[in-house]
Amino acid sequence: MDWIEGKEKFIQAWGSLGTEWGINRTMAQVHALLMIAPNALSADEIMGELKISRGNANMNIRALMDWGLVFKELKPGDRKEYFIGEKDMWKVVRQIIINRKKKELEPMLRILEEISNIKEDCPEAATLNKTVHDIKMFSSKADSTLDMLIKADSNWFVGTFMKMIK
Amino acid sequence: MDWIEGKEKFIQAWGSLGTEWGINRTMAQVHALLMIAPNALSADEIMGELKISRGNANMNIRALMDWGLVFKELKPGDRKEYFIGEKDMWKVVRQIIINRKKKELEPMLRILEEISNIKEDCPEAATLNKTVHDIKMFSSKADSTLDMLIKADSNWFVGTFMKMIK
DNA sequence: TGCAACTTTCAGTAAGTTCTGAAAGGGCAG
DNA sequence: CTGCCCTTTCAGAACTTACTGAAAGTTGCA
Repeated sequence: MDWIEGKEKFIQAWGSLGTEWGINRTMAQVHALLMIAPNALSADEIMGELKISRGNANMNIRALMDWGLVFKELKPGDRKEYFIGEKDMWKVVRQIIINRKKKELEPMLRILEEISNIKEDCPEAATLNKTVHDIKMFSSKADSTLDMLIKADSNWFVGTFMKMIK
Repeated sequence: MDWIEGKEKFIQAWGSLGTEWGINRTMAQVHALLMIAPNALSADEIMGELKISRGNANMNIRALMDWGLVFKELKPGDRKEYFIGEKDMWKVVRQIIINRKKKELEPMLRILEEISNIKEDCPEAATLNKTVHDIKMFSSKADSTLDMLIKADSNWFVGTFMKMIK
């Protein structure tokens, strides 16, 4: 396999993985392209590689910058903006965790908190209370586990986590 | 807050969480409803509660049974099928992990394997190789961590995992 | 075996999401 | 200040996904 074919497969794969995770296909593909590009690319280059419109490229690049996965790079004497992807996989994973946590776990915890003061005394209320309580337990554990991962550095992860598993 | 309002909020919340995770809204809502129902419900009851069509109810109930999160319950002398949700939150989490892992992580590992034998010698191939290698490392770690979680039981999780964190 | 009670399927429709392209915005060199 | 080059926005189009409801399928009782 030559690298062009590899690149295309990789972009495809990362795109479908994104879809499964509720991230839009194009955003994931732009991310894939920038991760494996040795140099910063311009909006036009990205549009060309992925065959997408200017508007689409722009929106997704900005979303990736919001996520902290892509950065602007300005070249002196060139008014174009270039974009470079975060290359450190640990940082990529961390940013993704941070963003998803904020978007999903935290709203969930807020709602569970609201629901958790039902004082009625019937089987329905009891089951609801128990379920809410259990989910709260799990999600706050997940929350702190993720906080820990976010703070940890890559070596810690590779070391401690692995030791625990085997 | 009375339990009817709580129930509705819970179903809503679980529904939107599902959406964020690439699970369709209705499937998540049926699941929510069955988790907090003290007794098994019939298809008609589910249709009524969630105001969805017979076909939609049927499809999503079966999807949940495939995921191992909902079970049929037959009542003697009644030809209707009743459905009961898994109530043990640890089992729910485990089933979700198993299903998502199968659907996402494993296909990804397969594709990475394919891409990882590019022998060219240029900066592009080098960056691609490094990225693929790093993702492979992360995802195989994630894979074994999840396997461990799947095998572990709830107490183990609560004990060991928590000790590790604090 | 016939029939009623229930479940499943699926074509067409609706809803939701993402993309395009043209127009507007912004800023810098001349 | 003007014109150019690039970026951003956004309304509508295209695409994708989910839902409905009616018809077909299944089951088991009389």
